[in-house]
Amino acid sequence: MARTLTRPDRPDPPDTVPELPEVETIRRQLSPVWSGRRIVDAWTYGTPKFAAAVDAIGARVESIGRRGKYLMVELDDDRQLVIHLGMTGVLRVGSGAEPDPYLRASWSLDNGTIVEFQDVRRFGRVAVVARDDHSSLPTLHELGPEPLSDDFTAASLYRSLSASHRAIKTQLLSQRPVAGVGNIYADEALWHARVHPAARSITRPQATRLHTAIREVLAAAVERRGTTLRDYRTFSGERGDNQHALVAYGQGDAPCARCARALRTITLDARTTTFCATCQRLPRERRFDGA
DNA sequence: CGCAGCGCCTGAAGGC
DNA sequence: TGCCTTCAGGCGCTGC
Repeated sequence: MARTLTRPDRPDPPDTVPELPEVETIRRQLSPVWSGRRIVDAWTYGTPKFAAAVDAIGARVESIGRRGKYLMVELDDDRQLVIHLGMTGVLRVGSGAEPDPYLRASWSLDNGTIVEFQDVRRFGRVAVVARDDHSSLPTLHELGPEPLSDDFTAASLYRSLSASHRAIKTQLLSQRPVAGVGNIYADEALWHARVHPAARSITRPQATRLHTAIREVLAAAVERRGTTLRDYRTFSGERGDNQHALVAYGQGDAPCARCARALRTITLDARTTTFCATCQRLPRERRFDGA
């Protein structure tokens, strides 16, 4: 059965990992359900990564924010309930229907609503921390600027990327130059900016293009409520629409939308990476021969 | 200290 | 038919 895949000769795509647009879409829908409500009870599946869910019992939720891919549930006792969805995490209103073997945590609110956290592969995580004390969550602690805020500039991106000689895409996935970019939107932004994912240095014009591309790709994906390749659903259970806008991720061997030559898929630092070898050139002095 | 490498985890799919 | 292997991937941790 063909799902939303554009390549019928390939197997189903992997689980869609919630990146910034998906988490932001969930946040917008979750916020009116949870904000203002007191957490009167909670349940957790018995592993340390989700155990902190019960620490939020008794607190009232003031608002729900987001930093990168992290949901920040602001509690009225100067603490934050931090939720990371990992790869397969889903938040939803509990239906109380069939028992779900993949339920990892749930929170009961003072109006009877139950917020459930399902995560098949348990790559997600829950933490309750003192407000803005993220020392127990290294990636959040070191998280780069929000891409759609004024803190994220072409200059800041250039500076950050120039401080390391790791591959540009690897740096983007580290969450330090900018928050919230994962494998899908990294491939998309690099394609739009015509920057080679394995380049180990970047020019100012490239950084400026990449800065613009990251913002435009993410903003457009938020408008489309995220990318649903397979499993991702919004909080209200709908699919996103951004999968139809993808030009690089998952499009290996398809013609480049800019030059019509076949896109290439490589493995870069253990991440599937699709790009156009014609449009996305390496700097001449550091040509990657792949040998 | 930076970063490469690995482990976590499970469903899907291919090989035999 | 069914068992075994491989793959996907964000992030935390270890150790060089």
